[in-house]
Amino acid sequence: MAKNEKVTIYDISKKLNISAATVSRALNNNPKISLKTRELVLKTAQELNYKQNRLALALKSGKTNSIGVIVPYINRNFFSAVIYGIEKLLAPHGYNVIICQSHEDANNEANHIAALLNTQVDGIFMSVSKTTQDTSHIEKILENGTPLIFFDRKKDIPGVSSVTIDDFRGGYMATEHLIQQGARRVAHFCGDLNLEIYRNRHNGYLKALEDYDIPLDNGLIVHTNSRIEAGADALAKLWSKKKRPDAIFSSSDYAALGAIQELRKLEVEIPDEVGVVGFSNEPFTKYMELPMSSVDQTPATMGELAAQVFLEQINNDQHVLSVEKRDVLAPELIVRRSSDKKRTLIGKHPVSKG
Amino acid sequence: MAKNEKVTIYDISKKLNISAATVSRALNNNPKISLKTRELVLKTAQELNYKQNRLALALKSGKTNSIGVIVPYINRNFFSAVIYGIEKLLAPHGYNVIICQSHEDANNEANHIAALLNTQVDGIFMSVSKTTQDTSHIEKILENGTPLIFFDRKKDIPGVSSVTIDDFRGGYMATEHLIQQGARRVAHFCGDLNLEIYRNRHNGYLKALEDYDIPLDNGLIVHTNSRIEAGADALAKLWSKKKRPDAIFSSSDYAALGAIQELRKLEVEIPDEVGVVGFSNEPFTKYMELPMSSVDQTPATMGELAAQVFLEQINNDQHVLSVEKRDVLAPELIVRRSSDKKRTLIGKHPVSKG
DNA sequence: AAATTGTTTGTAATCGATTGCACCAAATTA
DNA sequence: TAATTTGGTGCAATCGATTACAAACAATTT
Repeated sequence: MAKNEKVTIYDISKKLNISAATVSRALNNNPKISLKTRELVLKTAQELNYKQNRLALALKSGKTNSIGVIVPYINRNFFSAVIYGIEKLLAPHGYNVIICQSHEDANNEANHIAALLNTQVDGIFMSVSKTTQDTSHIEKILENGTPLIFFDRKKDIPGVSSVTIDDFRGGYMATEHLIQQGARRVAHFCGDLNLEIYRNRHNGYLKALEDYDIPLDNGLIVHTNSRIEAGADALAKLWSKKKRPDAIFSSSDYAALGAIQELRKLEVEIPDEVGVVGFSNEPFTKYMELPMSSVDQTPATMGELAAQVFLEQINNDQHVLSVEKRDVLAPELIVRRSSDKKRTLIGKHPVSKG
Repeated sequence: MAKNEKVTIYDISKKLNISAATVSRALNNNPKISLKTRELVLKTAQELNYKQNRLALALKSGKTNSIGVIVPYINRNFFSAVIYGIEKLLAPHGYNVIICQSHEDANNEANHIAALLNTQVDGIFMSVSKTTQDTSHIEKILENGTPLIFFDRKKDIPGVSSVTIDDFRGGYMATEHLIQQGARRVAHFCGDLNLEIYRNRHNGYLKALEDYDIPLDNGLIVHTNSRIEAGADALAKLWSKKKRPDAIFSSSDYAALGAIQELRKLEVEIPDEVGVVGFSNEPFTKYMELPMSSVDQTPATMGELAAQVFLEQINNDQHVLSVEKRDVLAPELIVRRSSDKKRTLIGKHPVSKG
């Protein structure tokens, strides 16, 4: 019970007058050990409160039983939910999860990767930062022979598995919903096109307009980041034009929130005059006084799936990392008051949850 | 460059025809090594792309250069901000941060502690879960000789350092502010009294009433957890009584949000009829259409301070853990529209930020 | 030139667990 | 009874880095 009284297999072996090798084998259920010895060892191990030293094991085996997760921020509900999914699946397998935040900075990302590789994690899960252009720091993971799994925000690197949602479909559903609500001039808050997810949402938006024979007005597409202020600015820009929108599909919940705040200042009726749909289904969208429609990315599922992909990958022939998998989940459109005119007008309206 | 081509000090020693000991000393700037040898080793190490194996080092030294942080949830802004503070200070010292979520469950907490001790982290930072009564699992950390630092939510265990805010003062300031805004019937949403932080906020509330000669009405104190629904329920309960409150000090931002939503449904004017102040200054409180007053806990500072305490502790005589420190930070009252009647009435009004 | 000091390097043990190989005793077969 | 198989253990190397101690060599003093 005293401090630092670390019990090793040698302590057990001395007490029982057998070799440490035998103790090790007994503890690992090696079949070549007699039942009596095994039981004796197990009993003694319990008595002495033996705990396997993971460092020694790690040094010997090269496996640390810990994995790294790199996300832009941990306090975005989306990312924390993914992390939860990963933890949930991996904890029962004895993995420790090391979480790193890039703060959307490619340099931080590179530093974290270096630290994780140095720690010799057994795998890395990541959602790349917005500022990441060059991917050489990411490729170091592969050069190191460490399994890598992208989730949500990925880069196209051959041999790397990824779990994402169908952002194209998400963008399409959101836009279609607004059109079905009667909108004819749907604006789009477009995220950084450097990231695939925003490109796909944007393309979904374009396709929906096309399918519903709505002419594209490039003036309705505003490039923003996902901050509240950016959304407010974007709305101001749209409002300063002669031809204003009658709906907004924002690729970010935060930007959508900024727009809603601005619209209310301008005393514009939501959703009657302008319908709004965000993306991510952050909890606040539900709790707003005017609850916001959004596209849910099923982050917990994404995390669990990513963890599964990892487990499959390391259970395969150790070094055949070429088992590239690309899971694409279906997004869910959650319709709330910011875009639902059912009380006021219009016939057919789709999904309604949350 | 190829996979798994791990370079060790032996590779360097072979290439230079010197012993591994010399290489090790050269790399560690041991003064007993000649300049030429040192430079040669350093140069060769670079050429071969040598990376120190942290596992071997950890096994030898018993230090893993990683620390564990246990929080109830990572997606509460307060906790993620503390974590950021810890990371910021510790990363330059080469520490990896392993983050665990207890989900307010004492069992999870115990499991995470066991896992962290097994990983042989160099220290543990924790904010205890609401359901934690028995502290025997926490004391295991001390028995293990591992430094432990509480932040925000602590248990009174001798020899354990802690960094908290002055919750009493926070509760006092919030209540005083409401009184100065003209309130005479201040309700209190009281958190789980099992936790010191909620007891202190509660006591601060009581003291402010006393100091301002406002009679205590126990009917105005409602016990809630920190969920939105709980706040809504609490308000409904208060509203069903004959004597309703004219202000609410909630020990949780989430419960305060629930109350505000309910008040708006009832078409009660905020802050004119009922002023509301929350606690934590979660970001949403600022972005609400009716921005909420709250008490800021300066979480980033808290994290940095906790990290500093840790560094001091391990730099002291290794095993004198008795350097117990108790840092108490000052909370900040952030006044926003949910409680600020300055437009409408009343004279003196205090701090106003955010 | 011999003795002394000081600088630089090597040898080998250590941290704790795992595992290929060798070995011995008991059980089986010839 | 001798030869062979089998089950159960021990020996010793290994993972990579650190470090007391010893040894070798150079520089200095007498």
